[in-house]
Amino acid sequence: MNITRAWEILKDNGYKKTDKRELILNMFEDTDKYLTARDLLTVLKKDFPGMSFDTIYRNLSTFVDLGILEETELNGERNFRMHCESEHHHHHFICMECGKVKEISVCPMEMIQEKLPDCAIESHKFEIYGKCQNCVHETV
Amino acid sequence: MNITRAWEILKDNGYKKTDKRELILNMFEDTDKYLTARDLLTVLKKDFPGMSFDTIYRNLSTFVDLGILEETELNGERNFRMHCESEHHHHHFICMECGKVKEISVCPMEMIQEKLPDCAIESHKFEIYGKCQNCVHETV
DNA sequence: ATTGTAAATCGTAATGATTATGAATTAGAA
DNA sequence: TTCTAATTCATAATCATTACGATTTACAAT
Repeated sequence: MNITRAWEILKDNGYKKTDKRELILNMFEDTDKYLTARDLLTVLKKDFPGMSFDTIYRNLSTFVDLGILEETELNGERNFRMHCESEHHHHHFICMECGKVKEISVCPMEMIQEKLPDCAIESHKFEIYGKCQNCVHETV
Repeated sequence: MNITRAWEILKDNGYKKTDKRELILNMFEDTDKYLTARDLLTVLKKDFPGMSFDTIYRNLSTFVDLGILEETELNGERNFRMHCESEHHHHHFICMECGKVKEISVCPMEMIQEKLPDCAIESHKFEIYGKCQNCVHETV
């Protein structure tokens, strides 16, 4: 997902273009990591001291609802990142050191459905945590 | 994991036998669902009005540390259940209706490691959510 | 059985993330 | 330029979790 597409979606759904939304979206464009509301607040407060909790949280939820961002829960906190472009279903490897994310195309769900013949599977979470190439070589 | 084994582990690690711990463990013995701290508190407060937050949370953490309970995060809350007996690695299907849990022996991690040759995989979360046999037939 | 002491509990307060509210401001259309 | 709904600001409320000091309790040693 790129910024241009994000604004299209917002406009199509009747959302206005504001400088706060622009700041938030820019932070996600610049990185492929998951960010928390606190991450955003800490950075954006420097340039925009008036930035409030409400603005961050409300917009993050809006962006997720519109499919601009995707979220996952890590250590009890909501984490956000740009929604992946890939049209095919996939999962993520998340580096716990630097926060970078890699797409993994393997998904075990076909195998799983036949193991649970009478269950209605509604969703699943499959995430792998560890250290990426760069971080695994660092001397901590 | 049964209660007897749980007490053994506690004793071996120098923890005392208290009526509060007994109440908590009994609640887990009676069910195969994940329970939150609030679930425990709500039930136990009836018979034991003095039961405090601290007691519940501290003991839950102790039990997890000792491998008596296992936990996962659902909807931003810590959920606990008896640690599975199964000695082999497995994952869970969790019914979002009644909370029951099924073991799933399939694990896709062997496939995954070769897709991430230079990464140090430290852990993974693979959970499937939906409705179990019983709940899928209920008219909501 | 009694006592001593570390562990556990109680009652409550603090913390941290998230959500909600009401007044003031602003984007964008008329 | 003006109007109005959307957005933001500032702050408070909520919810889960963790922490603290005083009191109580389990249990081992006497």
